[in-house]
Amino acid sequence: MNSKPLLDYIRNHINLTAQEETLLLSKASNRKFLKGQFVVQQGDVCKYESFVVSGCMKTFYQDNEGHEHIVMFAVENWWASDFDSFITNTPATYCIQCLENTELIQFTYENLELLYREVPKLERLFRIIFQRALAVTEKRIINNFALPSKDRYLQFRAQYPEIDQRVPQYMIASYLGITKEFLSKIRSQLISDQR
Amino acid sequence: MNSKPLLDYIRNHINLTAQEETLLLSKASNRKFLKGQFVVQQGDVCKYESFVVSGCMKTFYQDNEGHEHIVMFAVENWWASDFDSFITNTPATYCIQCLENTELIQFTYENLELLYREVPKLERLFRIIFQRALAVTEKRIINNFALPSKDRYLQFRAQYPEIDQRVPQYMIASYLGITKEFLSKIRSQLISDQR
DNA sequence: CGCGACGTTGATTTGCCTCAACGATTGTGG
DNA sequence: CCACAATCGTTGAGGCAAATCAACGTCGCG
Repeated sequence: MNSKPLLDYIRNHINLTAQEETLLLSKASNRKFLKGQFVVQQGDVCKYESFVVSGCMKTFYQDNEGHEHIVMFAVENWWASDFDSFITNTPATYCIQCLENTELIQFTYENLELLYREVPKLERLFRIIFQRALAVTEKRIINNFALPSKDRYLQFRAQYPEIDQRVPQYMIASYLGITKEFLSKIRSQLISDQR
Repeated sequence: MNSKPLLDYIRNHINLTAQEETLLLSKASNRKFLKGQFVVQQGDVCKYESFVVSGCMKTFYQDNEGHEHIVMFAVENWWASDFDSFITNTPATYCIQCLENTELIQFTYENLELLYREVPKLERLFRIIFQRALAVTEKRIINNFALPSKDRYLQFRAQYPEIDQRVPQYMIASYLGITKEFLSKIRSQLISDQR
């Protein structure tokens, strides 16, 4: 298992002893997925909190008309899970699917709770992660209301240039809450603006 | 200071010893605000994480055209803060304003960090709070994309009936991301549907 | 080569916004 | 105790951003 990315990531936030790191890794499992495979299926219980070692995934909701709504992308050093399903052990409302071949390090609920008990600093790590994610997500709601689609797209590109390169346009449109056709029109307008 | 609501709230999530509860309260401060007063002003640093003992507040963003976009309401037993400002000690992007006379229990960053160190269980408490809030906020984004305004309003009313009663309609419209005029039209349509 | 996945472009429609005018209710000072 | 101003909600006319639908272009790949 290539655990270096995870340990580096954690070291950016908290300091673990060698024993604690060993314990952490002993409670983690490693899994590789091919492009297109599902890590979580809508309706199943989400059994893991997953750290992306390499690759890229999307978390999305499929509505009654079968339309996909992308909640988030997860690339290297991001966490992904249907948290609600994960905590409450209920069927997931989201799907998580790999957009590339992807390697994950995963934690079950039981192992994570055990780790929280043994290494309270991890509670801190995730407190910080969730706190930040909440701030970002709240801002996204406000931007969706306050900014026109064009501006949101520009902001997305500025904030996540790698993701803009890596994933198909129609998925970015979905993340922004607009149709692929409209994003295409925005882009062609941006090109003509440039002149 | 009426600390019972806070202690009850905390007891629902974790168990503190009497000493820990005493320490917690010794690091908290109590403040009362009148209807209309600002707890946080856009541009100032948000110095506190606030627990609502009684009353009601709104957190909102004011855009360049001066329009308000409501991020959340906070009634009894809710937390409110501009978390990003609070953690990073930078100017707040949101305002928090009282919609009624409101009593708060507040924690500064320094005191909260001290408490986290002394009582790691609190780290757990907030980890859980943020994790849940994140799940709710993500779902709100998806609903904004997937549901028409009418359905979002119905869902809001079902989820937060007390808030629907307590705050003016135009603020609910703002929370839902629509204009007050349009919400009014939705409501009159709902009444005629009923027949 | 031909098929599937992705992107583009145009015509039409629609959900919601803007603006403007008009109640209804509340509260407050003369 | 009334007058009058805020504050909040309603209604209607007109407009626009973005959706829908449909057709077509392009590239990579089995």
